[in-house]
Amino acid sequence: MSDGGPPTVVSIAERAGVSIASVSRVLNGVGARPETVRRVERAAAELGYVPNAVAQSLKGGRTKQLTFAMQDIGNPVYVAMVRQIQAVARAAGYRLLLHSTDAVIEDELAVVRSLGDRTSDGLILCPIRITPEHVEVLTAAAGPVVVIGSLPQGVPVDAVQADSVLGARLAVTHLVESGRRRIAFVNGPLDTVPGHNRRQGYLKALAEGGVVPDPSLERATSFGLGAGREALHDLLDAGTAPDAVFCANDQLALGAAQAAHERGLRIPEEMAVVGMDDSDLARACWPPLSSVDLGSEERGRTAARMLLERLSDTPDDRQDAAPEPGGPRPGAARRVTTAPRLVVRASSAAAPTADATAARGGVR
Amino acid sequence: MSDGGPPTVVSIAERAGVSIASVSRVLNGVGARPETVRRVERAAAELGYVPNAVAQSLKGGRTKQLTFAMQDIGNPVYVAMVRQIQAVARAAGYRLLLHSTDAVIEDELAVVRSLGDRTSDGLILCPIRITPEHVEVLTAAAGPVVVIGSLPQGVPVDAVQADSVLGARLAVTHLVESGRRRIAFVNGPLDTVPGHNRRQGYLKALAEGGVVPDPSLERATSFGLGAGREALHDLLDAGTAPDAVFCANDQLALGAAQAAHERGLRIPEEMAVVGMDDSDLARACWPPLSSVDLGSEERGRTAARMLLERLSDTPDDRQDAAPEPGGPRPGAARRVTTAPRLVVRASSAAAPTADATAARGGVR
DNA sequence: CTGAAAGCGCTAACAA
DNA sequence: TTGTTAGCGCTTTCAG
Repeated sequence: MSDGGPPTVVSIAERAGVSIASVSRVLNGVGARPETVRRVERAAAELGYVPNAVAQSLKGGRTKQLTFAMQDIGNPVYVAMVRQIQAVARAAGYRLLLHSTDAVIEDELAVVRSLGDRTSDGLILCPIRITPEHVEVLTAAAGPVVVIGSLPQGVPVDAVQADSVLGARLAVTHLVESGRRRIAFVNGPLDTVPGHNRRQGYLKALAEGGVVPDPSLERATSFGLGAGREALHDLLDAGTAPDAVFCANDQLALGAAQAAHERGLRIPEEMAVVGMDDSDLARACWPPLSSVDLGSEERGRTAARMLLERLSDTPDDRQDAAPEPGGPRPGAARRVTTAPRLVVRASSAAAPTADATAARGGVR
Repeated sequence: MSDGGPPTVVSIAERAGVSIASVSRVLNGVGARPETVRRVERAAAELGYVPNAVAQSLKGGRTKQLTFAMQDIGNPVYVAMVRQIQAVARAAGYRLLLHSTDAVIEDELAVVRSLGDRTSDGLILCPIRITPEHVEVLTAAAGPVVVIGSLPQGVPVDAVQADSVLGARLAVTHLVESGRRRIAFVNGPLDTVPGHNRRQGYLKALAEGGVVPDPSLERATSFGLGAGREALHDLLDAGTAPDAVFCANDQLALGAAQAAHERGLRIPEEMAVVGMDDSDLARACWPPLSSVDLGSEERGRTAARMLLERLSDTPDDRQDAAPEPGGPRPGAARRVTTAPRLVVRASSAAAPTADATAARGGVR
């Protein structure tokens, strides 16, 4: 009997009157007599056969699935990455598995470990912090991993990172050069890699521009949307009188811009605003937000490609003399850095000295 | 020999000096002698064993994976859904597979068909159009599907839909009641379900408010960001002199708001703007955008829950007298509709007759 | 309580 | 060219 569940090679073989091996061959385009091909294809079509990918995976050792793990898909930066990764993956015949870790360290580690369950062939991980455990787990990963973010030298894992020090420097230098002097900095948590680096860039640019840094102009909170608004209100309430605010990402910048609007401050005349990431938000808001493109899309694309390369480097079997299971044995770990690019828009266009004589700031 | 690849039940069995059956039992918490448990657990730990999920799936017939397919993860509405779905899925021990179909019909259909490859246990599909092929494919789906969107009565598939007719009506009624009379409508494509329905709501609200509809105030383009800006510029260039614009989603609305700003029109005094979806964008921009919450998050959550219910209804085997393979046999297809909710913010707060005497529109 | 063995659906030797 | 058969790693009878 054949029925009782979805069609399989067996049902097709019965119906076509051939062996399951012939079915498999025909289905995989291996040589067969035309007559056999015809009968198998016919039977498969009639039965509405779809190969069981799980069985194929068990046999082949590859699932044709990739995993992308980040903290929160709500952040536009990750959305941009997901898009690129998904595009690259699908073009190579891979599906994409998504993991939101909510920045819970334990979840991040679990995702790396879960490479061992062979559910996906490789992992793109976007951690916001790198702990010693991260290094440990990444080093022992059961399959190829590409990290989007900074990684210490020793770790034998590919990484694609943004140069956010330079990025922040570009933004702040731009503000200094357009005559701003009291440049506030609304940052995310300082104990994160991006938080730390962006601050370095900020300070460096101030130094280069001959502006004495004023600690009271700095705020470190979270990377979320509401934080920017609160931070700028706080800065204004504290009487720090900034004439510009540089924010560690676009979400913070939009929040800051809102606060400025609420205080009746004109952007950019009385308050210039510059964000980071150059997400869709920057283009969509008013006035359009100057921002530093840190190459989120490029990093996503590159990470996906690097991962696929690793996967094709590992032919099929893993029983040869590999010192450790999985991992990027062939060739040392690569470190790629994408170049930041400042995008100046209306939110920082005008010079502050013009003192409000400028028109409505129309752009069209 | 045991080595040559990742640890398996066999390697553990060898090391612990028991049979693979005992290993499996211990690992699954089935009864065993304390001594056996100890030895197996020790061996597993020493080997760093992680069960092969693919093999488990092949055996059990379930992958513990769910698929979510929408057109473009770049749209904030889908991001909101993904978040909810992911949360519900992970809580139930399921992983989430993501598919961007780019609104290509053929891809959408392929995703439904690919349920047959047993890669995921169920599918949440967010189609923007329903063609006869959709109906056909959905009816013959190899596993449970929940559609987010409208579905004809006959189709034996669960669906969670928004009441966008009512939603649009709420928005436009709000504009009429605040004294607007020349209410433009920037819509997406008319041959999509959302496009069609939102227009119905728009027209209905006008009729109820005693406003004669002016076809020259309508624009149907795409749902993308740039389209809204162009559409409003176009409306203004055409001399249609709208005093408000209702947009079929927030992205369009932000575009329209930009155009208004570019023309030096004050929002809301000279031009009220209302969007739809109440995405993060609405809260993030300036002035904050009035919008209709169509319950994207709720729909995502509900869809995920319904799918999980279907999955638990199907015990484990599928060889009983099911007329068709898979599909929602137990219990008829359900149709759930989420209620829309108008969120009034600054972009439509002031009355038009006040004629610009209002302050800067500060909110704080 | 434990071990031997069957089998999930598929691919790939190996023979014929 | 085709069929037979042996697994991929796991769970689950079925005996012992």
